[in-house]
Amino acid sequence: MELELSLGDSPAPVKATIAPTPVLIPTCMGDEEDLELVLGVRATRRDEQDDQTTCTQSSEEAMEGEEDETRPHGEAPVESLSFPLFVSSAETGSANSEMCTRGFDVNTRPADGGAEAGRPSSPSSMQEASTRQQVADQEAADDEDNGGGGARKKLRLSKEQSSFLEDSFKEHSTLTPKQKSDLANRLNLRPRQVEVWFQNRRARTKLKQTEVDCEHLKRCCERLTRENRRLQREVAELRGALRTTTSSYPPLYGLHHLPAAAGTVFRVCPSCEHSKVVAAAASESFSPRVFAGGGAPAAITATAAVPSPGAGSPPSSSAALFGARRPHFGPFAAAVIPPVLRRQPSATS
DNA sequence: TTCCCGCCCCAGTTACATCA
DNA sequence: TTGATGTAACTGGGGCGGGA
Repeated sequence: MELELSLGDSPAPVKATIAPTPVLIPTCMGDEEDLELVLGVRATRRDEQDDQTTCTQSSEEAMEGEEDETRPHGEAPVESLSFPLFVSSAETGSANSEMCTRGFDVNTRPADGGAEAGRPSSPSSMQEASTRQQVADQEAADDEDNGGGGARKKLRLSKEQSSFLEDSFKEHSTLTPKQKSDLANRLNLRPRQVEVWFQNRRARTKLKQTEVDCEHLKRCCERLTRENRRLQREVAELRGALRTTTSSYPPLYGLHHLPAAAGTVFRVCPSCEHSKVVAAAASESFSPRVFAGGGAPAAITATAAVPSPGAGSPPSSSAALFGARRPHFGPFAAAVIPPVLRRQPSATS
């Protein structure tokens, strides 16, 4: 299964297959916080249509839906729902009763069926066109009955309708025409209502995911800020320690600006004067021979001999330091950091 | 290949119902 | 009564597929 998370601003619809079951995105916040979110946005719509009905079938279903309009509202109870089969008859037994108690006849598919119910994807006959015209006329008449002033009614879906739509959304975040018509028939809603519900549901899911992502980024930012402050404190401490030790040790070129970790070895390239920090064995300890002068390896001598950066001028050249012969000790020379400069293992890390 | 049409989705918005 | 909130419904723009 594939899922491509989009936070919007996607220039083009992102195709992605969707898990048949709710996808749980463990958004780790770092603080033992596991957020659970059902995702289903941008599931492949057209890919799912490979097994859907043809346009002719859709038309037939539309016609069938129009036939359904003639039946009383109670003849398509929620009990007859079979998709997505999450709602048992017992659970939905109160659907109609709640409809009655809430008095939301407005939620049931109107007798005209609405224009959406009869909107075939490919009109194929004059009879169908005629039917659609009748539907449109009836809807227009109903609009006038509703006040005609353009005041749209706010329909509230019943608990059972919403839960069934939710279950369907978990199965498929997008609808094929067949699924839409099936849901509309079984929930006694207009296909347009089902379509709008899924659109709004996808928008809500996306909004929630955006909020979760924003919170995650905020926590990451706070964590990085704390880490940055801690590292800056360490740098300040190391610089202070370095200043206190420069009186007893010759200055190490390039070390004043570098925090040293435990067991760290600075390798200084004598030619380009670039320093490089490499990890050294933890057991490696400060060796007095580094600054002891006689007997010290040439590389260490050269490193210790370079002036401090505060002097404003890097070592003039190896030739100046060693005469005409440039000492050969490889591309980099190693200087072991004295123990006093070594950074203590951080308690936080 | 191009154009047109129908369909669908999305982002944004509006308007209504509900609740504190 | 009123403001906040949730959400159904609408609008406009754009992408995609199919047919002429």
